[in-house]
Amino acid sequence: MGDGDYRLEEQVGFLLRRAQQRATAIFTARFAGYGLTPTQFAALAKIADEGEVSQNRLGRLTAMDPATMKGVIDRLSERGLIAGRADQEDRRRTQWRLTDPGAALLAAAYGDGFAVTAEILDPLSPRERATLLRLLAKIV
Amino acid sequence: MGDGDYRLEEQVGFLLRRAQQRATAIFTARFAGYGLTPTQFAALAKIADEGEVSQNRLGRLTAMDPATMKGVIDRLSERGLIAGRADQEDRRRTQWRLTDPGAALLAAAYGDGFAVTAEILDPLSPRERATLLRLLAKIV
DNA sequence: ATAAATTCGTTCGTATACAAACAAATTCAG
DNA sequence: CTGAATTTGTTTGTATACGAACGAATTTAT
Repeated sequence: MGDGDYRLEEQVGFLLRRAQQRATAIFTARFAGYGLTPTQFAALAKIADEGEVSQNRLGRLTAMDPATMKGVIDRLSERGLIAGRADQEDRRRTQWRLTDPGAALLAAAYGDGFAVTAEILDPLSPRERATLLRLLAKIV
Repeated sequence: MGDGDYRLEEQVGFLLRRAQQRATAIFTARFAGYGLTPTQFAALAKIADEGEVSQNRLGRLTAMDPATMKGVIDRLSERGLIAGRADQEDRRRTQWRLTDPGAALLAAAYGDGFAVTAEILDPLSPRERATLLRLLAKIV
């Protein structure tokens, strides 16, 4: 295969990487006051959805592998936003839930979560936004 | 803002993160034999395009900040795939170029770069592929 | 010409991201 | 029922990713 043909800027992997960089930058700016990263916010939101959830299951729900999940859980736990309890039925598991401060922080932050999505999609028309979500869901 | 409304799976940021995870996994599998990461391959490809390029400029071309670029350059340099020389006109700069082994490795790898792109886009029709690239380029 | 601003590259710290190897607990299969 | 396979969570190591602060070199503005 020749060399002059490969245009980095047109490779979908490169575009995905850049798009995610912009998405993260927008999130970081909007969430600076909360001190939450995108993955931490995702974890909080999913714990809220589930009520109580084990670490590995939370990882599957938020697309984090166990090693990554551990770090995220540790930091949220150290900040007192979540709390864990040993599972009686399966002694390997820890079940995690939001603390009251965690629930309060999440409730305050949801609106900014929507704002982040809106800002990322701002360059697109409503129709294009729906198309992008549909195509991304297809290649995931 | 209520809580039941926020569906993580539909947020573009989350979809972008998952799409990039899949893209990286496909790249990693295909490039295992080369021992190159996506960013390392991007850096090699751009150095090849430019002939000779400074570290910060390469970072701009490949969407890496200076701190990230340093690590990538160091690893490629330690492997002998690139070589740097001090710039005479601007003594802050180092100009980087491919070594012969670097150029050979890159030449061998280009085809797999195309294959990675094809595999990432495999779930889409040709028309959808073009649309996705267009929309991603818009939100970058 | 010189002070101010910018650029280049480095370093430190924090946070994903994941491969690989592991122990402990649980589930599955014959 | 019991050995094999799987699951849960941990640890280590490597590689982005980027904010922040920094010194040195260069460019800009006055």
